[in-house]
Amino acid sequence: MPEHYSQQARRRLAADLRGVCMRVSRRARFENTDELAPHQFSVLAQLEKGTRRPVDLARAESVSAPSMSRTLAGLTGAGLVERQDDPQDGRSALLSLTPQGRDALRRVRRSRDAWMSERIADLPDADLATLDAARAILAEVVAR
Amino acid sequence: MPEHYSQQARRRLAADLRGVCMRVSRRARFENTDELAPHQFSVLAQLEKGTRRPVDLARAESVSAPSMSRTLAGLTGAGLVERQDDPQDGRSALLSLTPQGRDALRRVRRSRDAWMSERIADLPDADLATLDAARAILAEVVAR
DNA sequence: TATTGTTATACTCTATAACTATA
DNA sequence: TATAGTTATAGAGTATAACAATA
Repeated sequence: MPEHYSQQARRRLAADLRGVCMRVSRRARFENTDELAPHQFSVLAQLEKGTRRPVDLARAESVSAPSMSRTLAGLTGAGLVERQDDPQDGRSALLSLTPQGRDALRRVRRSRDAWMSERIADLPDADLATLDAARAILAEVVAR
Repeated sequence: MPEHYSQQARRRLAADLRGVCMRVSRRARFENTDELAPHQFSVLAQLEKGTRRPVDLARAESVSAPSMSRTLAGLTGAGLVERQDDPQDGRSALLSLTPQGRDALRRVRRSRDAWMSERIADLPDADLATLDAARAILAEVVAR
């Protein structure tokens, strides 16, 4: 590990770090693919933060309003999401997670976490400390 | 950072680490989405390793033979992939990257890397060293 | 007049089934 | 008989355009 990172070394580190994160992500995402489709998982994760309107969800997920409309129809039909009238705006609606929706989210996450846990199970404490520190740095960096 | 990681601490670390990797991946993937669709990018990345038959690509990408057939038709039509007869097997074909295919891969990667570079640009050398060490550990861990 | 949401329609990626050609 | 690949067809997710209802 160099003591000082040149511009070029930073670029190489960025590329390698991105690559390994994407490989981790790809592998983890392959766990429990039957439970929820990716776009469904994303919407449920948004609703976990609190009640949202369809237009909010469409913007947060970068999809069109009609696409979100269909996705929400599927999720409410499956009993994972609940729909209420918006008391503030007669055109709109408020979506929220049902207990089944929460359970589905939890099951998918548990599968992905189990995969990651197995990966790091045999690492020495020193490596875990390094990963722990990196996790904190990355969390800051991605939050920007 | 704890000196010893309990079973529970390992599970929590695994979950948090997975989460941050998936966030990094998600953000990086959003760069340059117009250049190549995800399934196209994946196939080009496979072909970067060398010439492949359609059946090999379908297996590697976990898609059906007809799906790969369509994807390859699109890529050859766009001039990103080249098709040759397989001298070993008259039923099959050999696909390889064209220079344009290589360029497309490079452009997408460059966009993603640029995003990551910007994220870590202002970090002190100590943080970069931590990320560097974590990158090496994760690369080992994912390769298994 | 702008915003929210849905319906109508079409395009793409995915799949399975059926078919041709070769091993 | 099994394998490689394509074509036919259908289902799901996405989009834009057009529409209804409300702000």
